[in-house]
Amino acid sequence: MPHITPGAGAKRATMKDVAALAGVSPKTVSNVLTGSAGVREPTRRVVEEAMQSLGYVPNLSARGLRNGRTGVIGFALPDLATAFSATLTHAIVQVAHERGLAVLVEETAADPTREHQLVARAREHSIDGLILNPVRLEDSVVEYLEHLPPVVLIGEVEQYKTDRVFVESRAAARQMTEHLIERGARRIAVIGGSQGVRPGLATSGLRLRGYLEALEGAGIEPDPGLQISVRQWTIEAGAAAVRELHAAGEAFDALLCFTDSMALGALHALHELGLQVPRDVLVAGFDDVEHARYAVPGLTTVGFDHVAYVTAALDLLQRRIDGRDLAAQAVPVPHRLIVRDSTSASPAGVGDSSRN
Amino acid sequence: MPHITPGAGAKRATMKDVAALAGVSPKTVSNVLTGSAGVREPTRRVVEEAMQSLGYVPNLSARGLRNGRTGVIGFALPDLATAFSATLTHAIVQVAHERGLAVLVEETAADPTREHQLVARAREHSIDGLILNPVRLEDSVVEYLEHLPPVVLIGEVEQYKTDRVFVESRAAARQMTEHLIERGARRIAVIGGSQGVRPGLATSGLRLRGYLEALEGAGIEPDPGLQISVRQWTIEAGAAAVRELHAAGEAFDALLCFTDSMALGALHALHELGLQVPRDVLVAGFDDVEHARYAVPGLTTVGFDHVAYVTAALDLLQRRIDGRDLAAQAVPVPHRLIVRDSTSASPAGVGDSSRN
DNA sequence: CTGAAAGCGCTTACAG
DNA sequence: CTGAAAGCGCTTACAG
Repeated sequence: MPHITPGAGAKRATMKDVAALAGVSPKTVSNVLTGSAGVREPTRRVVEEAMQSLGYVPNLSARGLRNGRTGVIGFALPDLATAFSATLTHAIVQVAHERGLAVLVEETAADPTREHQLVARAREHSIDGLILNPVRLEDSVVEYLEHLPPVVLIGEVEQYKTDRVFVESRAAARQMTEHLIERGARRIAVIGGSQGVRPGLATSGLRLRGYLEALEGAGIEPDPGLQISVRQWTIEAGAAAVRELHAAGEAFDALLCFTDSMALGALHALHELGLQVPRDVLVAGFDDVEHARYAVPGLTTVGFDHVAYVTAALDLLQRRIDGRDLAAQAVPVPHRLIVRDSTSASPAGVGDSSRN
Repeated sequence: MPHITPGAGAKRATMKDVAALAGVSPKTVSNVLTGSAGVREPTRRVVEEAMQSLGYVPNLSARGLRNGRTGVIGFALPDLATAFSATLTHAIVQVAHERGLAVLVEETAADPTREHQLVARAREHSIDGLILNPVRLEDSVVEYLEHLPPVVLIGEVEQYKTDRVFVESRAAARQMTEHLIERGARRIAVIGGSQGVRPGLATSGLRLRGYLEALEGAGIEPDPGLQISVRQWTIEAGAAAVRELHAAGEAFDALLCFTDSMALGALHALHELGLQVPRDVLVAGFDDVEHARYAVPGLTTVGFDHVAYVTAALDLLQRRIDGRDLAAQAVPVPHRLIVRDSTSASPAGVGDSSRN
């Protein structure tokens, strides 16, 4: 049974109290705690016993005020409700915890000004640094980075002033599209490009480029009617995109979805329409969230090591916190195609096949 | 373009700087910020302009040190990777943000001592309070609650010393089981009870009781072979439970899963086994995560308002932070059956039907 | 409605 | 290796 701190009524013990009980100065207690200076073994023991018996817990606000570090980092994602967000949050909390850091989560998609606010006000919550997955590139905080607290970006941001961790989205999309073509698909719809995004700038642009490159390599003419824009990368948007495609009477035999969430929504909508995967349509996603493996049918996707991903981000952030003048670094995390049942056959296709 | 705080090199402006520029005392700046005392309109304007031009951002560590509040709450769940966790985290961050609070997330399942640590050390991270979904009831922190920082529990904990928010799990499980029976199911397997849990104590015990009550009400003899224990409430565990049931040769025509995640895993495993839902087997879950609606087929589940749930928890926590001597309150959040395709037909059942 | 003083609990120089 | 002093940036009494 672990020791529990004194209750609400009891006044909380301070370093001074510990020092008094141990018969040393507060500085020595501090030394025992931080290990910043050597403390002789007997002294250390006495101090530790005093801390035990008083239930002493250091006050992070005081420490933070004094030395400017709180041991808390911010983690900001567009939408915390997605499976991918859950996967990443789970991973970062684990890794941060091993390093004695706590994680403050934030969500940016709900409010267009939220990214700015977060970075601008990061220090308000006494955050040592921020790991951010930016969504609004054009007017993103990244443009002001020289003025900002330590920030590491995660995702495919073509911008070189900031530390960042990314997956080779363009290559991955190209490889996945090639896989679909190899399986016999010819009319591959792509779900997730967002209107107004300059190709190549953000993740969706890069993935779109990879898709187009693969089509070109196979001599397939791209069809704008097969490029479905969405507002958010949600399950719902994936389902809606399939219904839209179907309502428009577009012929298609495969779906390349820019996230697993959208792919899961697509699987549901296809099922509702009475279409079978992979018999009629192949479906592929991105991210390899746990739900992908357990989709019906299992979802082919682009996978990467989520723990490695957040570990790289945290490494960069800690490096940046310690030394602000280092050159920005961009760390790629390896990806691989994970082929499951959703692309395990040649598709018959749906819609007007004379257009194939 | 929002104002951005001065960079790392530039020294951060303090209240004192603002006061100097505005020609007032620091106290007046503080008053403008907190609204604790009336400030005349012209004075306020001058101060606000000074804050603007200096890019002033209050230092929460200092504020926290001074008045004991940081505006940060802890949110601790067993497993952040689940869909339900994502749903709740999304909701609490939204609601907390509206109230000017930030959320520090924690995960407890990885380490049996983590719940204790969290509560015991809550103040270390300068958290004003903690919202906790406890998993280890017997030796849970709740037993020491008189000594603890403000804590609100979420989930079905039969314990009356702490504020808590809950769903009527027993009634919900009974209603869902009745629904399955009404649809024609007779051999209903239940997935999610954990070994060694005293019935009625924790969520799984309550749900098991509700299930048994419904069987009894319908005159169906419970079969221990249909009660599958799992270690964690994950997708994987749901899939494994179905495979286990199948390998054991148990006849069953419905699955009552204690979470949607497990139900999603079950749907996948049934599909792998070539079984159709709802034609062969009915499947029901709990929680109504977004994935449930978009499952293949859409998953019947127990739904409740997730925002209302976390709002109630936050209300209780804020009340508790403000006044520690109040009597503990237990707030039920209404639930309802959400019937989707996974229970939309009478099941044929699988396995040795002579046992039905 | 506003100001000058004190102190929240730590840690960083500075001495010994 | 340890101590006494000062101060991080706020806000709470206490005066005016």
